[in-house]
Amino acid sequence: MSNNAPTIRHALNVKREDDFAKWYQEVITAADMAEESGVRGCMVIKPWGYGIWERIQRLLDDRIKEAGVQNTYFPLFIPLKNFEREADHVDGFAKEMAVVTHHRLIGDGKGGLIPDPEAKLEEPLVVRPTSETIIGDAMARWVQSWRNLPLMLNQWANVVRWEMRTRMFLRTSEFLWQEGHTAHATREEAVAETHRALEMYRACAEQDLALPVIAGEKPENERFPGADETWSIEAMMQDGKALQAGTSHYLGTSFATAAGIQFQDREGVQQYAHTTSWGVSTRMIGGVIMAHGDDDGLRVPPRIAPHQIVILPMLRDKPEDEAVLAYCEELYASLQGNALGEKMRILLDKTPGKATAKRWDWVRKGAPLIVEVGPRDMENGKVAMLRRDALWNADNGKPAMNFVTREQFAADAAQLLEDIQTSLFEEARNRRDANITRGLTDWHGVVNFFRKGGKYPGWVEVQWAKPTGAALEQVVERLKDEKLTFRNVPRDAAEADGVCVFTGEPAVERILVARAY
RNA sequence: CGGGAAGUAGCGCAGCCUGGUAGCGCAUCACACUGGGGGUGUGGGGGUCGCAGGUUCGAAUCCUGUCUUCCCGACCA
Repeated sequence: MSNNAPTIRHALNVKREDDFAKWYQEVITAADMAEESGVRGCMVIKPWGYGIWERIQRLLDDRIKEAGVQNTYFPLFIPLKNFEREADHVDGFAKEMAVVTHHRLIGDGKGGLIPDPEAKLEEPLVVRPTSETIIGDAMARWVQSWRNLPLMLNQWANVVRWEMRTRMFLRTSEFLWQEGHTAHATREEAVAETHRALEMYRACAEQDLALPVIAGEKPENERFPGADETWSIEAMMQDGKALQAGTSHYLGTSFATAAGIQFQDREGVQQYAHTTSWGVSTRMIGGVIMAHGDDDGLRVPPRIAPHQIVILPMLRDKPEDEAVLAYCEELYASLQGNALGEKMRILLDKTPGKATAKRWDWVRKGAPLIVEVGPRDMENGKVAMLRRDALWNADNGKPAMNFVTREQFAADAAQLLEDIQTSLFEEARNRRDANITRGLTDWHGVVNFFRKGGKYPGWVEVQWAKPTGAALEQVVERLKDEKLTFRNVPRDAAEADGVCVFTGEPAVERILVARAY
């Protein structure tokens, strides 16, 4: 009768539009992904959060190996002097490194423990913030001839950066990541590898995480300490802010010079290698939350969901339970095919508890397909199925249950998962595309756009003259006053054809400006 | 690291000003009633009040220090 939308009782207590930061925290708690550890800036990653990370790891690791990169493991501790060799690198990391200075504790006489002054290390050890320097050392030993190149290594590791302000998954003192390090004979090969890694990240983000990204080069002021070129993939969150979701650096010969990575070329001439490094971290999970989450919790893209289909038998502690369970077991057995190129991951959740309560737990966790089976479903040969990406029936404000036969569900399941993967990606891509503004031609227009752009203004793509040095710093300061940052120069942006919004000079390229995490 | 706020049961909070031995909601457990969708009732369990020191006959409460978290900055591959 009326046009009033029915009231939906959402599974979270906080809505995105009311308090995005609080909502983000709530999703992590409600989806049981991670919790604070009591150690400053460090989190405990719980099974559901870690399961998502394991999926990302596996899919990305396959891509890394496909490119001929080999996995290794280097030490957590790096001698302090390694950092002193590359000046820019020192400047970049010195302020945020954890340092080990002692190797033994003794009692303080009051029941406590203190570092034993007698056990002070001759040379302090740094807990790695990244491993360029120690891997560079190894490369210097391993590379002698042009025949040893390219040398392409990767490691899955934890690193520590003593950040002033932390947020779970987005910026933690300790985080998990993958760092690729390669050495090449020529600049061309190293730059090509930098771009290969960047495109690998784009594919991983878009195909696996359903996270649309813009791949491009960072301006000089945003470069990795010591790098000649830094490239990134940037994702848009639902509040319009940008999240750098992966980086790839062309390091030139500066790290090779610092570490002594030299080889004899075909003519017998000693040359420095050209190196690259590239990484993505558990931060990507923060991106998945802020790109795909909704007011009912997380929505995990099927490709990275630890469980893609969760079967919830409606058990009542009665004799009929056995038959319902058997019916679910048969359903489980009939779902052993492939989806998205892999065996489907199904959980038959037999844990005690009411199916409805468990349903909301799985909604908050974001399992892509939730299937409920009760005695009447069994009698009718059916199942009740919920798509997490289309949870609500807008007409009655209730969960949008689909009742289909068990056989039909088994036949459709793989396609449904692929549809969900696609729909999450398209929803995020459409939102991103709708929130990138182009055509602002002067600084005043940019400032106004962000000041008056409402709650979530999104990004702007502007043309600029690419100033360097002090001139760039001035521009960066102007951005900073508006809480804005440069994101990157998109690889596939149009050619510049106007004037620089900062200086009015002829523009040379287009660059993204946004608020960022 | 600067400014602000906070830490009391798994989660969310009250109590603190005015010191007297700990409470509410949700969750949890047991039982009963329910039974096509976040059910109801009754009863129970769970807290050295972040930690350390101090004042006091007595501290969740007052004082000092410290750790942690959140918000706003600064910082930040």
